[in-house]
Amino acid sequence: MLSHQRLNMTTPVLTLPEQSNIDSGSWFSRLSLPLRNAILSRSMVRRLKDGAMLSARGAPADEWCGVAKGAVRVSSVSLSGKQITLTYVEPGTWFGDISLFDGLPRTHDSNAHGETTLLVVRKADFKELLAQHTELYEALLRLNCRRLRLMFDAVEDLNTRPLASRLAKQILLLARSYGINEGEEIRIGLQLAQEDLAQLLGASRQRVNQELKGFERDGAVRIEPTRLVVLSKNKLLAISSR
Amino acid sequence: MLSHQRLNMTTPVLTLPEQSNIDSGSWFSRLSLPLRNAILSRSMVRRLKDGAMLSARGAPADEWCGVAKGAVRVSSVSLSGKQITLTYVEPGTWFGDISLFDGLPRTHDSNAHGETTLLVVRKADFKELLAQHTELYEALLRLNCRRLRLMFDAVEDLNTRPLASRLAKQILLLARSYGINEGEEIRIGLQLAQEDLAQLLGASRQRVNQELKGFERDGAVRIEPTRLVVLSKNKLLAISSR
DNA sequence: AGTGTTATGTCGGGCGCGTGCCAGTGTCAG
DNA sequence: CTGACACTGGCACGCGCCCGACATAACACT
Repeated sequence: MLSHQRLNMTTPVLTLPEQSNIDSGSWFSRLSLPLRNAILSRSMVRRLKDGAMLSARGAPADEWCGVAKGAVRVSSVSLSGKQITLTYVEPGTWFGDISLFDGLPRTHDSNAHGETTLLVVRKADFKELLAQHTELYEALLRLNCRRLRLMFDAVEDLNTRPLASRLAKQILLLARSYGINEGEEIRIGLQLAQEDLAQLLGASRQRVNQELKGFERDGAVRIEPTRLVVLSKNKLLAISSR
Repeated sequence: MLSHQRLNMTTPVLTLPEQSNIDSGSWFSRLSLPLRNAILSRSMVRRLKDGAMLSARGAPADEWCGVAKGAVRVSSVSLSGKQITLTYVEPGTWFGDISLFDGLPRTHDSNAHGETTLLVVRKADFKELLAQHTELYEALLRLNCRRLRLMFDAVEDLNTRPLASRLAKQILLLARSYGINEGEEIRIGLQLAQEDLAQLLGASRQRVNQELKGFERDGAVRIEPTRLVVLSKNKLLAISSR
């Protein structure tokens, strides 16, 4: 085990842009310097190919991860076989702590989406970090409060909003997290087929396509294969609040 | 502050069954004795009439509450005016800590459901408890992990399960939380009209009624005004897993 | 060029669920 | 007793969304 860990310590380090993604994460960057260093010193780098499975729902959990590059799709398949995606974890954000903390099995499947690189902290190290840094408790609590608020929102939206509204809102979120400015336009820097979008919304691909075409007619977005370009945030905002 | 606190100490205390509800809560009962006492010594008793509003979504938060008797309905109204209920907080469980902790506004409206009595801890005291008991951080983290898992489940169910399945599952949950054994039967000890059930599921009252009648024909439940009696957990289980 | 793969675009049928409406029943106050 | 009220029961209609099927375009591999 130790040799394994030492091996990891000597894994190739993060590239500069990867390091910058980690450092500027909205949660991570608010930690104290000592804690940040403690986390980094216990984490190893792992690089994954597109689609590589990280862990499966129901599996025991042994790792806490931060995304340095790429994205991680967090999803699950229902008994009926339908795939639904909870979220795409963007660079700079950490995940996997829930199972690690409460000791219960993983809640979701997780896969690399595109070439992605992770910082990985093993369970024992995670526990030690907690033991040595009370600050981490507070920070994780804060993180979970955010997640809970997001989930509250998601449930309410599912219960009350029509698909068009939820889709517009989701696109705005994606633009915020992955948006790349190109003049007036904002390209979503995450390759998502309409099928992927549908799973993120719990809807069918056909329906999503139909709404997207509607948005395009309104001049709110432009559709390119596996890409989406936001033309007007305001129009999307208007749609999302209906 | 101190005088205020002293005042609270002299508020009429909990009745014996109320005290027992608090003591046997699955979360609270796992805390260390010193922490439990610290919480109790800083909490005041508040008794509410049926329907009394505790706080509204968007309002600043100043209190952490534990239910000693009755129940608290946690709900929200969408822009379209539709009411949806997140949950009924049962005796022995604590809520309201999210807003208290992250300083953001309340996520939901909360109302007393039936005559209910609460233990209330004010924000300043809550913060002091946190500062003095690292254990509380860990406990709250554990609590939020549970909530998150519940929310994950709720989202997945909303996305994949038909109404009948979700309704059966919800009834089983209610039976677990509020069930009163009466021979073979289990009466749900929480007065819920079908309208209330519908809001809990994000469905219409008529649909819920329709499914309930179906359950009754199957011999899974018996319907009484504002009450529900579970006749066969197994039949409900079977329905819920479809 | 030929073929398979992946993604988008569209149509028609059908079901689940919401909405509006009205009727029946039990309960409580006056 | 009587009316008001809250809750349940049931029906007709329509919309939103799913599903299956098929067509087309872009691209990769050989």
